[in-house]
Amino acid sequence: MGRGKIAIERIDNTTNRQVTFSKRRGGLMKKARELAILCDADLALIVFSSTGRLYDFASSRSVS
Amino acid sequence: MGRGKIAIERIDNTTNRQVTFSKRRGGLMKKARELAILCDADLALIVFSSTGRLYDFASSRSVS
DNA sequence: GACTCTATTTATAATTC
DNA sequence: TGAATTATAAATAGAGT
Repeated sequence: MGRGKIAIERIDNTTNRQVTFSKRRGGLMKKARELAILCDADLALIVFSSTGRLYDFASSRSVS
Repeated sequence: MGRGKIAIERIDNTTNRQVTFSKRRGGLMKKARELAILCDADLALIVFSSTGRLYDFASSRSVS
C-alpha cells in the first residue's frame, strides 16, 4: 500500500519498524473512530508499543 | 474510498449502516492484526455492534 | 524520531448479480 | 438479504528533510 509491497511479518529493521508503528497506529485509531461514528458502534482499542508505551481509543459510549 | 465520498457521521439508512459495519469491522480487524505482526506490538480491539453483538481481536501476547 | 511527499497498494462505496 | 465486482477514495512504503 505504498511505493512497494510488504509481507505481513515482523519488520526486523528497528527504525523502519518504529516508523511503521507510528503511521499504522494513527491509521488504525482513525478507522476505529470512523467505525464508531458511521455505524453507531461501541468500541475500544488498546495498543502497546514494543517499548511498553500505551495508546488507546474508546468510543464515547464505552465505559472508561 | 469507494465509488463516492462519504462524510464521517452516523449512517441513517439501517441497511447501509449494517453493510458498512460488517465491511469496516473486517478491515479494522485485519489492520489490527497486521500492526501486531509487523511491529511486534501488543494490542486488543473490542467492538460491539449497535445490536449488542461482540467482536474482538487480541494479539497473542495480550492477556486474555 | 517526527515531519513531508507521492507513487502505489489497499480499503471500500456504490453497484450488480 | 448476501456475495462478488469495480471505480474510486484513502492509507501507506519508501525516500527525502
